Amino acid sequence: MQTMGNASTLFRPIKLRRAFDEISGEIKRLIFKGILKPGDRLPSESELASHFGVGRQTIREALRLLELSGFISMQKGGAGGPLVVDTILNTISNSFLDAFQMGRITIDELTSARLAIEKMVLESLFAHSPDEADIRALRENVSQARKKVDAGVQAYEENTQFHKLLARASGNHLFLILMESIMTVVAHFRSILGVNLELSVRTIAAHEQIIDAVTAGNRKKALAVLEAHLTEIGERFKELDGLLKREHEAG
Amino acid sequence: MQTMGNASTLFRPIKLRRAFDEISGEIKRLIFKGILKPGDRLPSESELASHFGVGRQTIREALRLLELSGFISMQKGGAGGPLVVDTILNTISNSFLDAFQMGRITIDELTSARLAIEKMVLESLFAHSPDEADIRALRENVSQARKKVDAGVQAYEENTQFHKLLARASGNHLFLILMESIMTVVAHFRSILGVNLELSVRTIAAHEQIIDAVTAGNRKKALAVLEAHLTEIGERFKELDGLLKREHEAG
DNA sequence: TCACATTTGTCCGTATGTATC
DNA sequence: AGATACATACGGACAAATGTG
Repeated sequence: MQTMGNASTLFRPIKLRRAFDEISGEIKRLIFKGILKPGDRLPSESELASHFGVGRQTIREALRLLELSGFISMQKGGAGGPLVVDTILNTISNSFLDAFQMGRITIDELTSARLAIEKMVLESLFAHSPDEADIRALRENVSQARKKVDAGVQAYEENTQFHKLLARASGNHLFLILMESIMTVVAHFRSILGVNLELSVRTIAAHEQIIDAVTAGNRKKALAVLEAHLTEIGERFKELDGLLKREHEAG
Repeated sequence: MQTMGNASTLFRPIKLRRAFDEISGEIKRLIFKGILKPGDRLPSESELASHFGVGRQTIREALRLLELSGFISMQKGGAGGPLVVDTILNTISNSFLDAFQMGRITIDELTSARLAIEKMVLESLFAHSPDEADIRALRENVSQARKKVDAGVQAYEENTQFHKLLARASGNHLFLILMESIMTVVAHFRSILGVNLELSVRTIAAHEQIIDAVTAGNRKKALAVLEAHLTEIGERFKELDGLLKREHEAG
C-alpha cells in the first residue's frame, strides 16, 4: 500500500472555511430560504454560541460579516440582539464608494456611465409608460426642491432623489440598484467639492423639463435635456476637482 | 444655573461609533491616502491591539470588516498577518449576488438590464474604437472556448469572460464593474440551472459574430447579434427556472 | 527532515455601558 | 428607580497553520 502523501493533498479541502464564515453562511442560508425574514430577531450572542457549539467571539465575527453585508443590525440593551434587516442596497452603494475612493473610477468614467445608464432608464420609461404614482412622486420631488432653492437653500437630497425616482419608475430593480450606487458616489463628490446655488437652479429646471417631456411622450426632448444636464454637471465636477487638486499641490 | 438634564440629550452623540468601526475606518483612510498599498503587510493583531490601545478581539472585528470590504486578506502562520489587497470588485459582485438571492432581482430584470448595459458597452466600443490588444484578447477567448466545446466540454469560464473582456475594451472601469457584477449573478444562475452543450455552441458562434461585426465597424449587426443572443439566453433561463420551481413544488 | 517562532483562529472568564421592563 | 438582558470590550490561554533555520 502506498503512503497517504498523495491522498492527503487530494482529499485536502477539509476545514476550508473558518468557523465564523460557516456560521454566517448558515444564517444567510436561512434568510435566503425565507425562514428568517427582516424584522425577525436572532437569539443573543450567548445563545447562538451555545447553539452552534462555539465561543462568543466566533459568533461576534460571524455577526460582523452579516452586519456589513446588510443582513442584520445589532441592537443594544435589554430586548436587543441581532435583528434581521435588508440593507443590501446600502452595502452595494458603500462598496461603489470604496471603489471610487480607491481611484478605480474617474470623474469622466462616472459621468459617461451615468449618462449611459440614465439614458437607458429613460428609454425603458418610454418603452413601458410609467405609473401615475411614479409621475406624481417626480413632480412632488421637483416642487419640493424648487421651494428650497427659492428660499436660497440647497436641495441636494431632492436632486439626488430625482434620479433614483426615475430609476424606480423604470420598474427594473437592477436599474434602481445601479442608480443608487452611482448617486451615492455623485453625492460624495458633491459633498467634497460643493456646488453653487445657481447650478442647483438649473438642475431643477432640467428636472422639470425631463418630467414634462416624459409625460408628453417626447422622447428626443427628454434625452436631449438629460444629456445636456448631466454633461454640464460632469464638466462642473471636473473643473472643481482640478481646482481642488491644484490647491492641494500648492498648499 | 440650570441642571444638565437637557444639555446631556443635546450633546449626546458621543461614542457614536464602535471601537472596531473607528479602527477599520482609520485603516481604510490610510489605504485611501496611499500610505498603505496593496502588497503591504499590516502589523500582527497583537501589535495593532497595543498600537491602538485596545484588545485583540476589537482588532479582529475591525479586520473582519476590512476583509469583507476587500481591503485586506488574512495570512496565517509565521510570516503571515493582514495583507493589503484590492478585491473591492469581488466584494461588489458578491453583494449583487446577495441581492439576487434575496429575490430583489428577477430573471427578467437581469436579462433586460444585461441587454441594456451590453448594448451600452458596444456603443461605447463603436464611439472610440478599441485597442488591438483588446480585440486580440477577445479572439483568443473565443478560440479557447471553441476548442473546449469541440472536445465536448462546457466553456463556462470563457463565455463569461467574453463579456467582461467586452466591458474592459470599452475603457470605462465602471462598465467593467457593472459587467463583473452581472456576470457573477449570471454564472450563479447557470451553475444552478445548468445549460446544455448545444447552447454553448450557439453562444460561441454569437461571440464570434460580435467580434467580426465590431472589427468590421458594423454597428447594427453587432447590436442585433447581441440582442438575439442575450434574449435567447434569457428565455432559456426562464424556462429552466420554471421547470426547477415546478419540480420543487411537486417533490 | 525536524524543531522553532510567529501569527491567526478559537475558547473562556470578566467587566462595563446601555436599553428595556 | 431598580433589575434584567444584551452588546461591547478586555485579558489570558491554547490549538492549528505556516514559514524559517
